[in-house]
Amino acid sequence: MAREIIKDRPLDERESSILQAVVYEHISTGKPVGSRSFVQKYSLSISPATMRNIMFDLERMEYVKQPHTSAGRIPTDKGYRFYVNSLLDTYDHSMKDHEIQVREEAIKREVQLDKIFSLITRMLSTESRYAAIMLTPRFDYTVVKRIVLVPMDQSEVLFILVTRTGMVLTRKVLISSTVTQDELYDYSKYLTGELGGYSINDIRERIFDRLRSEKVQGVNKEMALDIAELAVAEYEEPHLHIEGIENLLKIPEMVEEERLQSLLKIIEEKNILRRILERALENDGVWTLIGEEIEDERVTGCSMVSTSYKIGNRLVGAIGVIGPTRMDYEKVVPLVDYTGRVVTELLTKVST
Amino acid sequence: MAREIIKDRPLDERESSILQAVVYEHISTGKPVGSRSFVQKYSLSISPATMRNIMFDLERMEYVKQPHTSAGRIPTDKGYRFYVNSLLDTYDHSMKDHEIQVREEAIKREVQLDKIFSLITRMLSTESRYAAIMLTPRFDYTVVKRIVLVPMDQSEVLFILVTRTGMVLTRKVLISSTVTQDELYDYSKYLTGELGGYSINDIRERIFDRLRSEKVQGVNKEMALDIAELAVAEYEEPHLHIEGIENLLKIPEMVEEERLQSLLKIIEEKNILRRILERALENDGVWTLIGEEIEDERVTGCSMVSTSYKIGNRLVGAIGVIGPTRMDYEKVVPLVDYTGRVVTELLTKVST
DNA sequence: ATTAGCACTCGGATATATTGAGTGCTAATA
DNA sequence: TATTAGCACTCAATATATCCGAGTGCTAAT
Repeated sequence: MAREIIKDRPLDERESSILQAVVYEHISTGKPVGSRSFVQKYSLSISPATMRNIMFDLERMEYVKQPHTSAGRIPTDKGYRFYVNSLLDTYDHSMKDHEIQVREEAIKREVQLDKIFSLITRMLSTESRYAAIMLTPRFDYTVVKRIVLVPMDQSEVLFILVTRTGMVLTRKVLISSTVTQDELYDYSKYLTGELGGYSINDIRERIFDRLRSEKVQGVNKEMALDIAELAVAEYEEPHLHIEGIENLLKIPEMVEEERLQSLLKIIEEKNILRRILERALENDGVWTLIGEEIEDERVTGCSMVSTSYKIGNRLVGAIGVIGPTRMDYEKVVPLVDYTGRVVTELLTKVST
Repeated sequence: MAREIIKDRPLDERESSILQAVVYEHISTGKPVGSRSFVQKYSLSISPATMRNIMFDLERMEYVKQPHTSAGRIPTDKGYRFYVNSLLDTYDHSMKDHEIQVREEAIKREVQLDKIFSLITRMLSTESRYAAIMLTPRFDYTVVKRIVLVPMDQSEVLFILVTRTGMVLTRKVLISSTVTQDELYDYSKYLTGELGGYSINDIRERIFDRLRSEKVQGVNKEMALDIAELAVAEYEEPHLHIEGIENLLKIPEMVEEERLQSLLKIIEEKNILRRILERALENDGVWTLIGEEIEDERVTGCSMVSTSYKIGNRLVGAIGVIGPTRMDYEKVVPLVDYTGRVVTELLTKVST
């Protein structure tokens, strides 16, 4: 006996605030919200019967539903969506550093990008109490500040790239003929001079050709260019970090049989998350996906809050939180927003 | 009505092989082993009754127990211990590379130690189908091959240390007065000349004092030494990697309420594992801890198989697998052993 | 020493009551 | 017309009873 669905109409003031309260209540308790206990708990001035009438209307508009006939209401995806949207409407985008204490010292001291990303992802998971995910950037648009070549042994050279933001990328390059330390030092100067200030993408696509056709005195620029070209050839693939799965294990509803399968799928097939996060890359600002809005049949009962981050003003990566549909959006949305800004800042600000 | 416990005595041939078979059977199926179905399944030449008599004896010696009165037997920790010991007795310590296919190419190409450790831990978890843990070494006994200083900006220098095994450690050092690139290059040569061939520990404890008292012409060795001393001051703390928790979620008995708590504790309080792995550092070779042998009341129903690894012939770190007491020791023990050897080799072998 | 036979045990599955927080509907009320 | 009190009804969750079968220990025969 399916309930009759009525056409959508704008919610009036009272309906709207009750819907928000119901969603909030369900997020807090995890249990269906019933009319009597609800009006009692919040000492509302309406009777349970009125409450039921409103609930009934909300149900016909598919904002809430009953898990079974004689139970209270739980929000549908549409209900959560309404709730989140009203959050976003009123949400103050200015950072609230004092509230969200991110320990940034550790990050500031670190120079290895991978470690920084691990650290940030871990922080985000700790802070949110859900699982955090991060899609690391491809470094095509990072601007080079300095390049250094260091001998490893006869056939290997260590290629070190310092970015303008003070990050370091290292890579081992095989060489065919031996070179001395001093020669490498000269190469380093040459490469820094010619490539400094350009992005890796520029270098890969345009600079090499030009340089090869130029004449330079005194330096075996061929070899230097060979090494550099090899090193930047196919830079670090974007990589997906996941942290804080253990947090999800603490949420009762995630541990229930079917959900656990969903969870396992998420963890094991990182590509699912990767694909979703890549879509986050298309938009600036916080992006929420609630329940079925994650259009992947393998993932059920989950929501995602994510945002993209930039190098300069180019979107290069995304970071977010994944958790149960019943997620504390009120906390998570600003947190993700803030974290994205921090990452952008880290990757963008030029070290003096 | 507790069963009477009889004094320990050596098991005879038949008892021994039956006990091993029972443990093996339980590891495979996860269910209590009953007399009738057992003799049937393996077409044994003894009757269920005889089987029962033997089981009865084994139970009185506490090798097996009944989860409840009218059930088959499951191994006790002591039973598992017996099983694992006989495995270890007969186990051939020569590596079986062809069986255990570890994809080492990725590792060979990597130069960043942290990434290598992540990779190895991930491999071990994938291969074992349980969770893998690794305690990274403190690099006190790593031998330095080369030191390079690279300018970052006015107040920062990048300190790069290449080890004799071809690994790279990087660290940012704050400096008070500016230096030119060429000066840093001279420092690099000086430091490489003086510190190359020594271990970080040697450098920290002995070399600096000597060098400071020496006279050197032409180089502002004070500043070079200051930078180096800061950089090696307190090198990377040992860090605990965990990978493959998702594998444990696939094991039914680990997901049951109480065990899940245990699992959460393990993941969250990394110090538990750290402490245990540090004990593994005391011994050479594979070390197994079965059930209660892990003397931590927060961890129940788990076993650990671990081994230490070396730099040269000094034990510096440990790596292992954690899983349910009912673990496939036959597979895991050689795998962990092998992995430990690979790591030792990686950290020890001198790059040409 | 081994085995067949037998009475007994008890966890797990299945069926059956009990409870209580929830509902929708109707009629009375402000 | 919107709200509320009252009431019969629903159904998940819990508790209780019953049955089944794979397991046991023990005893007597081989």
